[in-house]
Amino acid sequence: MTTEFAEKIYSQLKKVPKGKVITYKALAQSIGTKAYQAVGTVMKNNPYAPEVPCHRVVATNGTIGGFKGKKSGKAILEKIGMLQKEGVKTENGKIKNFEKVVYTFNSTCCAEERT
DNA sequence: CTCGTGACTTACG
DNA sequence: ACGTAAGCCACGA
Repeated sequence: MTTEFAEKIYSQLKKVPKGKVITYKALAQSIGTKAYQAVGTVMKNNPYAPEVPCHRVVATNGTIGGFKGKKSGKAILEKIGMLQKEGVKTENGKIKNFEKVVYTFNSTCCAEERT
């Protein structure tokens, strides 16, 4: 079971196409909340693991955020690896071409996904 | 219900 | 640029 709040996040996050990322800020705002931190909190639950690629979510400044080898869990590190596989390259725990891979619900949708 | 923590962000020093 | 402080909301005990 999940909370409505979480479901909103998951719903939006699932909209993010492959090879792209989204910031907690944009994600939080998209669901109509200012609790950026709460976003990350529900991410931990992530009951929709493959459907909700939490690793695809990054900090507002383009950094990976807490995914790094801090203490959150090495499992997250694995996600980062696969994130790069999808096309989102990273450098020193930060997104490369962040502006190119960043995704927003207000901008063009799946620009690269559509042929 | 109250307290504590958090995968966050913004601002000030 | 880095560190500390305050604000925000949700979840766990």
